[in-house]
Amino acid sequence: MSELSEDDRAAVSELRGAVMRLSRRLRHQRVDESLSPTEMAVLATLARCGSATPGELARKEHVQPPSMTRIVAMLEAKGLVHREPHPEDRRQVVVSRTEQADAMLAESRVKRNAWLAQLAEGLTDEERAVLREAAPVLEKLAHL
Amino acid sequence: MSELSEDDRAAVSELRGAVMRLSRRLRHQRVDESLSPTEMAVLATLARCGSATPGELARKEHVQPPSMTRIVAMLEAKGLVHREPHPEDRRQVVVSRTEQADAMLAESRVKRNAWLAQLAEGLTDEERAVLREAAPVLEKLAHL
DNA sequence: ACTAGGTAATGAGCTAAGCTAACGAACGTG
DNA sequence: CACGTTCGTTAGCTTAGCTCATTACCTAGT
Repeated sequence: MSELSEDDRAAVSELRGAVMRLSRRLRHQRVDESLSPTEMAVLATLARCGSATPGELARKEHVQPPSMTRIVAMLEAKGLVHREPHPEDRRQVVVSRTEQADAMLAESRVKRNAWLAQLAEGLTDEERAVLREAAPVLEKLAHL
Repeated sequence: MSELSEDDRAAVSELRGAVMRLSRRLRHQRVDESLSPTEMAVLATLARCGSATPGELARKEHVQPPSMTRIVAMLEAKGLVHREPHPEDRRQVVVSRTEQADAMLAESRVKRNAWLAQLAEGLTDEERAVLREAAPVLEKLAHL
């Protein structure tokens, strides 16, 4: 809420570059071969929220509604998600995950941990502590 | 170095989601309309290093060489970069930025600061401090 | 009750930005 | 001096988002 320091500007500039590069690597080194990072993110959101409409998901993932329609269609085709009409508003659709999705999320968590263990070997304990603190802040930033 | 704690796993999982969403927003809310984030990043790298070959740039940006060829071609077409034969190895090409690129970088820094000021209003001083610390770590992570 | 306007999801078509495979020119080494 | 290697590039493909247009449905005003 106060003025940005010169350090802040430099840091966020660095942040910008790092986030772009890191996202490219994450996109490439995906944990589960058959699922795009965004599809994965949608499943994670559904794991947090239980169920949601495509519009809500689009807003949460910062994607346009038509894109979310495609993503949900993909997930449904893969049997990971399940669409049913909204009880009160028949325009809307309620998306929720299947048991297969839960199994997939659990399995993928195992794989991801293996990959993370390997990646985190290059960081010191202090650096990991920094990231642990930074994660929620980045989350907040992404939703601002 | 040491074993990953449960907190670490949760944090990096959160990190993954945040980085993906944030990168999407960065890609969209670009500071300079006519330049993609990656082109911007290449110019920034050239600002740090002075000049480099396409191969070096590709490695630094974690992009395949053909992609870098396209990016450099774009930048050259826009008059922001300038290719000349390597003095000793005639296979290689040396890429360096033009005065126009320097002007553009300066101008874009102003715009970016305005955008950042607005974005950072939603964060507390503590959160900004966390990000300031986290930026170099993410940079390191991106290059691991 | 009916119509006007707004909102949700979707369909169609486009674009951006990466990738791989294949190639030609230039280098260095047995 | 010929052979494999490295560098940049070309060609063509894929993915994952976007916009614009459409359809179905809800809601408020008359």
